[in-house]
Amino acid sequence: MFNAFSQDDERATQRFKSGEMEVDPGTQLFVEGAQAAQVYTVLSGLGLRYKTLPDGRRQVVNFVMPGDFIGLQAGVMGEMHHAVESTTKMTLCVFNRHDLWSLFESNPERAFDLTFLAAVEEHLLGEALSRLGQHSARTRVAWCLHRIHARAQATNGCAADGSCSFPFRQQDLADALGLSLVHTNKTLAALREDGLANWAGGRLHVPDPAKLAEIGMVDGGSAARPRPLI
Amino acid sequence: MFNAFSQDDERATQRFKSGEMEVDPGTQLFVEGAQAAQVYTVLSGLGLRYKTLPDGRRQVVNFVMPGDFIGLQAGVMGEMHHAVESTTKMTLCVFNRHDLWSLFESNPERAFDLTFLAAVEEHLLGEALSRLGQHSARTRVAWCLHRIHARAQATNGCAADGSCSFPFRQQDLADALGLSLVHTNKTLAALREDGLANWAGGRLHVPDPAKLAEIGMVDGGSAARPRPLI
DNA sequence: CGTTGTCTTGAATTACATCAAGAAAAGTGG
DNA sequence: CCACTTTTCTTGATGTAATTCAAGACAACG
Repeated sequence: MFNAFSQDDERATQRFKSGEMEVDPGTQLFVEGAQAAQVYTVLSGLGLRYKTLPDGRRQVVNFVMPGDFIGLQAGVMGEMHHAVESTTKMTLCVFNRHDLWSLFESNPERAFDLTFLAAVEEHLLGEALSRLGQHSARTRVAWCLHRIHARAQATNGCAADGSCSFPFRQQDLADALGLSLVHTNKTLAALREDGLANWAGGRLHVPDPAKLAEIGMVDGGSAARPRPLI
Repeated sequence: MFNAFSQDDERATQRFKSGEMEVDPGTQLFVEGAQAAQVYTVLSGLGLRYKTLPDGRRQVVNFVMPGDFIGLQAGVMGEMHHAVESTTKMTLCVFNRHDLWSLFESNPERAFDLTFLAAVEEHLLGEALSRLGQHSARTRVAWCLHRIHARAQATNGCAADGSCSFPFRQQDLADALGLSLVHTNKTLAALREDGLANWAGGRLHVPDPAKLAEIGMVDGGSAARPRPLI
């Protein structure tokens, strides 16, 4: 699902890259409101992007997956407006925030890709906003599980039986969808009962993705589209 | 509230600019899912960015104000994932989508600014997502009105009495906040009753912005920060 | 002066949150 | 390997914020 990577791209990225990093589960990669000297591309592992609200509640903005570029806000604005935390062990490609600017000067193609990724992110957030604003719990949960599954499939993250890894807690999903834990749990139970999606033990089974897409009101246009890799 | 505009910036933008355009209220500037040959910077007037859902509902993603750059998705991805419509008469600075790429090649500073704007947009959407996901109707409405007012103030859009223009319908606000029209109306009435915000006849009065910010749980960090102008 | 769009208000309904408590898992230390 | 604690998941009962339904009041407009 990623754009082809030419030799030039490869060389430019290598020059820009400052190293690799492996982090344990539960590591804070970015702290809300803090400066950050590095930005990353996720090579493997999963994580969460979230905002903490003044009253202590939490909004999960997105699930972080391999191929995602994280820290763009820190990169261009200097400061992050959401936190990023690893859920599993993660491998990251490390870049220096400072070098971002030289990337724009020396490699317009890669700079364009970065902007492209920002636009993709904006699109995903707009989609999420629509869900929270307009849809019922059942639709929201179905939509989110479908999205996770589709993304995993696009990156070969699915096992032979069509199941994929999704090692989060129900609380994380609840915080992503703006639902209470209890109601999320009951909705998941209902979807399982209906044979639409079975999420247990950190793995997500979707017997019939098309049927789940229908419940989740996923429009055809929002398929996981190819994107550049930085 | 905009970054200083050097002579070089000015020249580069002028070269990139393809013209100016004035549109009547109710004009569709971008159609959801369609290609677009032009992108714009708003010089004056107000509009709406929204997504239409398969079942006909509508999510207003943002209110479009002077200084906003619209069409970035079309610019880099080729296709818009939300619609943009003018609410008042608008004046727009027109750019050709095709020239965007040459901007990246020839003027990295402006390209960086574009990415900066994309990051700002992402930040705003994340904020909106948190509101829809975690807060009550009263808080949401207060937050939105506060944001509108703060933005107007930052761009000298406020009259001497501290009121600003906000020529939208209650339905638009309802669709932005994921609330029903009826409940939005009742919440507005309550805020008016409490002397926190008075929105009528297309104008918004906020006697005490600090008090409204408190109700809207606006954290200090999210003040309207300076941004580049393209 | 009817027609249409927006705003306003009251009453009935419901989807969801909150409260409460038990059942599995999953760590932790002896 | 087994008690013990802690975390996560599950289920039922109760409460409420917000939706939906319905209808009237304005205002703008041709």
